[in-house]
Amino acid sequence: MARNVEFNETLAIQKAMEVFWKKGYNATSLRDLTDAMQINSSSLYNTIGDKQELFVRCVQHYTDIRKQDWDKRLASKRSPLAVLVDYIHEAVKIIINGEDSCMAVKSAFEVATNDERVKQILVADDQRSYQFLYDLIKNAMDKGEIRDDEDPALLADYFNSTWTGWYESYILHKDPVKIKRMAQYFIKQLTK
Amino acid sequence: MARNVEFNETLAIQKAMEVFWKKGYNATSLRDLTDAMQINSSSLYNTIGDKQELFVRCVQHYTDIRKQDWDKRLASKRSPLAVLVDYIHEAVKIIINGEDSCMAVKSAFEVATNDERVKQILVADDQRSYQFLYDLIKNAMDKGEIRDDEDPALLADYFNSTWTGWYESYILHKDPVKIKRMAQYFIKQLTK
DNA sequence: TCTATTCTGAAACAGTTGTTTCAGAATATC
DNA sequence: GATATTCTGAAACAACTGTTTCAGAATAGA
Repeated sequence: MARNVEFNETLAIQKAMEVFWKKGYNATSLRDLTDAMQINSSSLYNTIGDKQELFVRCVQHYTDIRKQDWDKRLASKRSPLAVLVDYIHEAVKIIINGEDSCMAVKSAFEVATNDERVKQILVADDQRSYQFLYDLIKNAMDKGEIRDDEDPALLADYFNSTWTGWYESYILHKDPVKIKRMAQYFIKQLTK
Repeated sequence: MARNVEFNETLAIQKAMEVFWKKGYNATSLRDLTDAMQINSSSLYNTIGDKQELFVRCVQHYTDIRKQDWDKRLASKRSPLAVLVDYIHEAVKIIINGEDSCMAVKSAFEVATNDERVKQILVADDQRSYQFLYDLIKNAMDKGEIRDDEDPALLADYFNSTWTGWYESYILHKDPVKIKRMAQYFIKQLTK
């Protein structure tokens, strides 16, 4: 009966996400967004909604990508400890080489306190991150790869919150060695 | 020869700091600030400067207060380990009972990447925090209060970045038990 | 091809932003 | 008390904010 939407919504969300990621929610203007997305604001409001709604979609998109990564790693046939150590090393790489910090962390501090929907998305993301760590730690314990004299739930919780501080440290000091040494200590705690 | 400034600058900075702390830099408007400070914007621009300058002064003020606390604790005559454990417990209390997260952490993620002066203030603050932890850990090791098979500099670095994640966790889950359990594990790592 | 429906672009919206202006009130020094 | 200087309050500033409007372009189904 009528015309179809002209732009690729997924691609537009991706572009918007990159801007929000870099600048944060409040420092990003609607013009910044429509420029990056290459669409008119009328199209944006017609299809996705207002700035808040767009941000929610972007955070959701960001956490969806993370989930895919965790699922892929959990499906690996390598030993739990190997997967865990590999994951830590890749996390360090991302912190050191990434242009911007983790969008989930930034959004937790800037937006989650004011926007319940964003908060819920981040809570779900954090729980998946926890579960990923818990599964690996628990399996590694059961296989005797790491010591099992500590509650795996506690370790997963503790480690899960550890990354955040590494991001802050790297923003302030831009010192890759610092991050690498902390990661090494992290691994050592598990294995020894 | 002429009139003096009418308002109490320290008090005004304190009030501005509270607003920035709660809302963040970008979400705070000049009106929000002048309302809280109870001064006219002309007075603000005459004495302190623009929004950025005011924010710099507020972050400086925030970190000054922290420095005072560390100095006081370091001057204590109690054992290093007792001071450290006490500090951790108070940090947990602040996370759990505080209305807002740490302003230094929030500002690191929101502002430090764009404002070199803010970044430098936070770097200095972080180094003092590190030094505080290092001194206590080193002294505790020398006194045989804690094991000394680990590099105190590494431990100080690691623990220094740990708090940040606790703030994020509390924003998302509002779970005091989670934070307390992590703090307990933290202390256990040192002492056992 | 016609047409009913939907999408798009450009412009406009009112409200807010950070900042400046300036007349007049206030006062430290003489 | 006079006066030269400085501070304050209210208003105004242009630029920008997020959002809406609407005429016309586009097209899926008849």
